[in-house]
Amino acid sequence: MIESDELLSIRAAELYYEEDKTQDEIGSILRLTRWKVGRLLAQAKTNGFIRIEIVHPRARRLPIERRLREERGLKDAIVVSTAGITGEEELQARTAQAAADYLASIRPIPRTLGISWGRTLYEVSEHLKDGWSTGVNVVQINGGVSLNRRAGTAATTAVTIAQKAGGQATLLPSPAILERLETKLAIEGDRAVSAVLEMAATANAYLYSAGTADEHSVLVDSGYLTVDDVHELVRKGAVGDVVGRYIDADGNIVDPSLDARTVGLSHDRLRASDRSIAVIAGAGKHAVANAVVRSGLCTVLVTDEATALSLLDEH
Amino acid sequence: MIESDELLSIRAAELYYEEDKTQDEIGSILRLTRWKVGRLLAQAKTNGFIRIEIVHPRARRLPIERRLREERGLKDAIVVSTAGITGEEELQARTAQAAADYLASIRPIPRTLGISWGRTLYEVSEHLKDGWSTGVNVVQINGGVSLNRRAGTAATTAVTIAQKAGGQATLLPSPAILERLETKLAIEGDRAVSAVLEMAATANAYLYSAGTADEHSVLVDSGYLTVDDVHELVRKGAVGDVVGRYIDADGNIVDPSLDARTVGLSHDRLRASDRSIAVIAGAGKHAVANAVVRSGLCTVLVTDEATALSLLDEH
DNA sequence: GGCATGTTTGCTCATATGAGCAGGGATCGC
DNA sequence: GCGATCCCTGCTCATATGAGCAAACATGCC
Repeated sequence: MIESDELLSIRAAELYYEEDKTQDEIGSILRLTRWKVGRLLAQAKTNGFIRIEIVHPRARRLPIERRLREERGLKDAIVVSTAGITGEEELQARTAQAAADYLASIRPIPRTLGISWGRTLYEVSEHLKDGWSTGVNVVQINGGVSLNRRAGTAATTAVTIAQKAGGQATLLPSPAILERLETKLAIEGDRAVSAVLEMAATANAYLYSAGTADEHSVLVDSGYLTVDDVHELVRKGAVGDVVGRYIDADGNIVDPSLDARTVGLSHDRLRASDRSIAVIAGAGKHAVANAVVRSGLCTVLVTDEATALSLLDEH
Repeated sequence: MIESDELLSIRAAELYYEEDKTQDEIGSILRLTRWKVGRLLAQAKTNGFIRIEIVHPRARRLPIERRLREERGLKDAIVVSTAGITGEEELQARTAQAAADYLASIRPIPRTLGISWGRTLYEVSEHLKDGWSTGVNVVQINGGVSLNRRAGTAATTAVTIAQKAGGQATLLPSPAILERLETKLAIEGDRAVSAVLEMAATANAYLYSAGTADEHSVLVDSGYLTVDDVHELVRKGAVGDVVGRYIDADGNIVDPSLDARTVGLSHDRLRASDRSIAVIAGAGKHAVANAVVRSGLCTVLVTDEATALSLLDEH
């Protein structure tokens, strides 16, 4: 009966889902009462034989989002579906789109939005549609100009987001990491920088991504760190960086002296915000994502299905 | 509107299929009437955004079966799902299982069943359950003993099928292909052989598979043909063999002189039967399957989803 | 601008489906 | 062998859903 019921439930499911028969019709085909058919169908669902997928670039995974909220204590979670995905690129695009959608939907509308920079943020800015909001000012929360190869995109990101919302962009005119602590303190003391940092500290919401701790990190690409520096950080437990600061699996700063030379919003300030949105997607970022969530760096996470599932596993 | 409706339909689908909300509830969440929600859901289905799969080794694809019946004129078609499949092996197992199920279900129960031999048929015999029928006699419809490495399984197949149905197995005591036509005619003249062939010709139903025309063909493995022989057959248009006889894409005998030396039921006799069941699955067998169906060699086809779809494409 | 056409909307009504319950039957322990 | 228990079955009833339709709306054409 255990066996035959399972088989029957599959036959019923075929007729119900593929042939669009009513449970009554199925009943007469399989010589069962329609209640029995209903139960077989319910059983097939319970046993996981029926897989329903929403195949669309904008599709999300609500049940996973809910679990992230409940089990990982997030205020909100956006999980994009990976159904029908073709490559890492598309995954990034979907996630960026979802982040843009989310950003446009938050109420109350933040007057000031603090953002980091990087490929992810740039993509988010591109996916925002013109007029996504009204009068949102954007401020950079970590340094990065000049030394950085991607200086252009860092500035463009902030300007694009602000422009599309009809607001102003404020850039942080400072390198991400200084070689000497004194220089860092000096630059922080400069009015042009301190004013921006102050503005960043009082932003209503934050939007940022995280980087991996490996040779492909943006901070290596940008020339702030050498590959050896990163290896050393990894040895000390680094899993990735958030707004230029490297953290370990528990979210703690890995190298305090390096951190002291890093210009930008502190993680404590980020943790104090009730609207800090992290956008982290991709197979390589599971570890950072976990650290970010575990240590409460973000209240909202925008990510992909695979990363989300890993977060629920780790837990 | 085109855009936003599509997005809305995805949001509605998420709530409906993943969160088990009622259309009414979704209406109040998305600020729509429940009728609008119903329409969005219908739209999402029509657009193919909702993919429902039945994931189970015994799952079949009824809509494809129907199309095979309608578009390719089959009396019946059994198409096993490839959802969640891990390898060629599992595909063969599923198809064999389906063939066994079908065999057990046909009414009226055939008094005599003619079968071929080979890996596929062997697997079908293994998947049949004891007592699958009552008093079905089994007769081999093509030669193959002695020369054949798998002689054992050929006999075992017939005996197993018969035994499990409480019937008798009759083996065809002849090689598949003779080197000289005279020998073939002589052996056919022998009472022990002709009696079996006669029985085969009057069977109520047939169950057979088909082989590919390449170096891995069973007839090569068995030593009846050399690799060069097969290459030559392919050059002449062979796509595969059915009960030891090679056919081209239209189902015609490729090499009449070879065919004349082949012992077993003729294709014409097979075509005359109203219950000839072909079991053909696997990526390599799309071409033979098409030839078999096109030329009316079978009235019933048991196959896998991918092969079935190729049959519908070719058409 | 005004009319005709086609599309979308909100509805009524018929139907399909799921929850919950009482009775019947199998199963288990003693 | 007998009773108690559990599970399964078939039901009633409430709810969810889809078909079909008329009104409202947009659209294009003169």
